[in-house]
Amino acid sequence: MEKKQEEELRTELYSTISDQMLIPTSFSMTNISDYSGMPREFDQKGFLGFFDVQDFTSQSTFDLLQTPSLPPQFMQQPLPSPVADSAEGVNTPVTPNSSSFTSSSNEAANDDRQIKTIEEVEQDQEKTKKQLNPKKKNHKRQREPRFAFMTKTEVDNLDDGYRWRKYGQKAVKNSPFPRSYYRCTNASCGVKKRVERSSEDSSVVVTTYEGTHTHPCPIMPRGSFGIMPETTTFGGGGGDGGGSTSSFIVPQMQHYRQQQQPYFHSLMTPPPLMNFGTNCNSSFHQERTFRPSSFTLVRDDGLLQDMVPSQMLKDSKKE
DNA sequence: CGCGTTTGACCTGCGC
DNA sequence: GCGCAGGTCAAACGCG
Repeated sequence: MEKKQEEELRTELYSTISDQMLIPTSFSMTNISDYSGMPREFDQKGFLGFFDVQDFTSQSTFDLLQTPSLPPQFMQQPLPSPVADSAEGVNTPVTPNSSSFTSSSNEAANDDRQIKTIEEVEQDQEKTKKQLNPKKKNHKRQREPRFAFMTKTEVDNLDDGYRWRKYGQKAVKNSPFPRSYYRCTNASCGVKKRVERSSEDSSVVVTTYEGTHTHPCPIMPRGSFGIMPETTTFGGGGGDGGGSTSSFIVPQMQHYRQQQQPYFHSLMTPPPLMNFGTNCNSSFHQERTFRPSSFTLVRDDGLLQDMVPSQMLKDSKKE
């Protein structure tokens, strides 16, 4: 019964993956002791890591974001795996199941992974929707692209440098924790974010951004990141990480589709304690901040460039 | 007084 | 059409 519901939910979620996956200009974290949430899927052909989380429920968001398709080290505290991919037969989830990934070394596994382009994903979604909701209208109300991530932190409302005004709070079904709704206080900026705690792990906060800021960050960085060396605490294998306020920048990827797709998995092995700087003008720092540098494994001659299409980087520099 | 939060009411989309 | 749940509004309130 419950499983069936979960399955259905998952199916629904898989089917809602957007064709526009957008990452907010930047965001930061305060007192984060861990970072457990990152893109669910990055592969060579399709950047599927960040999800359009429209219509997600708290539970589902949580599940999706901790998808086992991420490298094992991604999760410091492995959470129960999502229900078996029984929905696969129906809608072919974008993400391969965990076993296919963990059965071999990360890289090898990655190579073996099922790869889908956004277009393929869309086709799957179409199929899925037709199968699941044959009567359903095909068009959905257009919404701002969304991007969700999870953080393991005691702080609900992460400091990302922008100013937010809370405009609502709602109880979430099947969750003891309410969901808070925030809007950017800048009048001309319609960015919103939702913050909620995972019902499964109360230490995990799921933050969902919707839209992109149309203005510079009102709060300047506290030193960090502009000067953050590549080898900073960002991973440093358990370094002593220390700052209480931190941030990291995510490349502003707009209209990802049709762009060179990045190779991003394994990029974000969560450090014991993140210590990012704060900077809202991501265009300048995006590479450095997101770079896995200290994050294990990946050198920048790989992922970041792959992750951020060159075209995009050019664009961002123009601005 | 300005700004942000709280909270109940209301709106909207969706499934049955 | 109805009910449910998510999302938003806006008045009241609190705080510096």
